This record gives sequence, C-alpha cells and structure tokens, in this order.
Amino acid sequence: MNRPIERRTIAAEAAEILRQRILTGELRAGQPIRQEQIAQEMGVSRIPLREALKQLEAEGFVTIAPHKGAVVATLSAAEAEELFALRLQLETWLLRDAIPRMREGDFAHLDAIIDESRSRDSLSRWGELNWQFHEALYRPAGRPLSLRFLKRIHDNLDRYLRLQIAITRDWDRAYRDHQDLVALSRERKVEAA
Amino acid sequence: MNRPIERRTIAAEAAEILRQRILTGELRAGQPIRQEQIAQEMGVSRIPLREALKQLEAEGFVTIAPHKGAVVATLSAAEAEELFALRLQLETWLLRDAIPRMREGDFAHLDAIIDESRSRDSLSRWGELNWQFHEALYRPAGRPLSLRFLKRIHDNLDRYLRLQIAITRDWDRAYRDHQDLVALSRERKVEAA
DNA sequence: ATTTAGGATATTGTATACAATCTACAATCC
DNA sequence: GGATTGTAGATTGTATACAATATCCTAAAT
Repeated sequence: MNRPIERRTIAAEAAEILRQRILTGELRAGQPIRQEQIAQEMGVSRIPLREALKQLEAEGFVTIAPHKGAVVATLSAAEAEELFALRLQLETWLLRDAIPRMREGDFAHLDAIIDESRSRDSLSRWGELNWQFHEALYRPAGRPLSLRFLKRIHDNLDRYLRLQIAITRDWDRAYRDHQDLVALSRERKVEAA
Repeated sequence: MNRPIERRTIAAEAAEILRQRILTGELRAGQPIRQEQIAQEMGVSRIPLREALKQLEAEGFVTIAPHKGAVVATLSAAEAEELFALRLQLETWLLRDAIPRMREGDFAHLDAIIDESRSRDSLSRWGELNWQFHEALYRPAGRPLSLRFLKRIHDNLDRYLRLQIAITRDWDRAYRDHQDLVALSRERKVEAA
C-alpha cells in the first residue's frame, strides 16, 4: 500500500503554527508580525514564512500591506456584523439541506461532541469543539466547498468574539443551544433552526 | 499632496497578469504552470511568482501540489453544481437587501452597463461586463465582504462555463435577463428575482 | 514651538544559489 | 515479458545575499 508519509512543506507547517497562535489569541488582533523575528523563532528562513503569511491573508487571519508588513487582521464592528449575517444565511441553507439527509450515526456523532464539550476542561478548546459540532451538523448537506467557506467565517468570528465578550458567560447558553439543535434535527424540524 | 503612484509589488503584478491569462482562457484548466518558464517570460525571479501563485490558489484559480507544481484549477461537475447553488443563495440574499436601498442613480448605472454590453464587440469582455452588472446590482446591499466572496465564485464559474458551452448562444438570453432584472428591481419586486 | 529636511536604522521585497524531491527512462532481476 | 531498482535530468522548496522602501530620530529653519 502507498504509505502516505505526507511530507509537508515548511511553508505549510509555518502557516499551521501561526494559525494556531492566532486562533488561540496568543497573537492578538492588530499585532504586527515581524518576518525575521518569527522566522528565527521557528528556525527557518523568511521565504517559506512569507508564503505562509500569504496563505493566512487569504484565510482572513492577517492583513499584508506592501512594504509595511503583516498584522493580525482586525475586524471592524461592521465587518463582524456582516460576517454574522452571511454566516446565518449559509447555516440556514446548509442545515435545511442537511436535516433530511441525516442518519442515526450523525446524531450519535453530534451527541458525542456535546458530551465531550461538557466533560473536558474544554474552555481552551472551545472554538475547536464548537466548530466540530457545526461541521457535523452541516456535513450531511454534501456541500464541501461551502463548508470550507463557512469554517473561515466561523474562525474569524470566534477570534473576534473572544476579544469582545467573556466567553464563560455564553458558554452555557451555547451548550444548551447545541442540544436543542440536535433535538430539532432529529424531529426533522427544518424551520425552527 | 501624497502622490498615489500606487507602487505595486512584483508579486501583485504577476498575480494580476496570471489571473487575466486564466480568466481569458489563454491558460486552460488543467494546464500545468512551470515556475521557471513563467518567471522568465515576465522577466522576474521565481520568488514573487510563487507568492502570486499562492494568491491565485486562494482565489480558486490554481491548485498547488507540494513538490509537484501548480496547475490551472479544474472544477468537477459536482463542484460547479455546488458553486451554482451557493451563488444562487448569496445572490438572492444580497438582492433582497439591495432592492429596497436602490436609488435612481443605481438604475441608471445598471442601464448604462447593459447598453455598453450591447454596443461593443463585448464578446471578449463578456465576463467582465457580466460581473460589473451583478456588482452594480448587489452593491446597494452594503455587504462588501460578501460581494468579494461572490465575485470569486462568479469568476470561477465563468471560467468553467466558457469551457462547457458555446457562449454566443446564451449571450442573448443573459442580456434579456439582465434587462428584466433591472425592471423588476425598479418596481421593488423582491421575490421574482 | 512646530514643522520640515535628511539621513541612519529597521523591515520588507527580490534575485541568486543551493538542496530536496519528483519524473522518466534505462538497467537489472525474477 | 513484467516488475523493480537505480540513476540522470527537470522542477520545486528553501537559504542566503542584496536592493528597495519605510520608519524613526535628529537637527535646522521659520
């Protein structure tokens, strides 16, 4: 069998590392990213790092100004509001198509994710688990490209929200909402979502 | 006064040139892109060209496989179908929000675009004019980020369609559809679109 | 005191050089 | 003959070196 050793390129690894640092909030919105500094930190040259930054720019996580450098992207209130509206559109559409296609395994998967997010000290991994839940919810719709779009929006909004509100407060409510969503999907209630 | 010479970076220019070559069909879907060859053609080194390719990959125009190279992106029938559905969702949403906000100037702008697309030998610029029309149609909704998303989808579908159908056939119909859309928007008919 | 000019420093952008990997084809083995 | 290995050439990935631009600080001018 072809063993997929999955040789990754340095640029891809650098992008992964930086993405995590941004999503976890270690690198805050607005913070400048010095190529030389980061490159030395990782023990690589600036060339693959620059490609990583280009990748992250496309994903909406950094902003690059020519000859001035990269900064962790900031969302204005208006932009965040727009992303919310866009996300709502996409989610209702995907959910409408996903619900009729769900099988029992999908529901079990959703329940498992909810359980895990309850059991673990999942505050640190909240963003990750939250997305896993949504992904499991919309995957049955069979729209992989749209799902990728949605993930980008999700990640950027998560990052924005983490700065604006105390997440512990809303964590409880979100958790209950998730349970409700699964219940509604079980009963094929399309519109309530 | 700050003279806006608009110093662009070589990578940005290379991306622009390649993007045009792809959109016009000069570079066809599936065709491999040799870095050294293109770089010499443009008289630049491979470094900025690689960044341009990364940019185009993010826009969905090329696909990069590690250590194997870049090819002009191909859309499977399923992917094209999904993009169509996604585009329909976004467009109905944007149009619903745009129609109530349109002013007389917007309608005039739309008419002007239709006229221009009729007068010129616009077969070569059809894709460009087609997008200008849609942009003018959805801009009043005030959703710039969503509009950028939509443009990417548009461009990729245009590229796909150009390969699949004879565009001269549908050109007439599309032109009439555009006129109808403007008329409906004038009468604030939201749902007919 | 504020502004403006100028240059030193820091940072980014690009070219060149080299290393790593893939691809195609020939040689070898069964 | 077919599969496998190995080697040469082609292509991509990355490091280093240099060029271009921006930033910051100082100082002169009004």
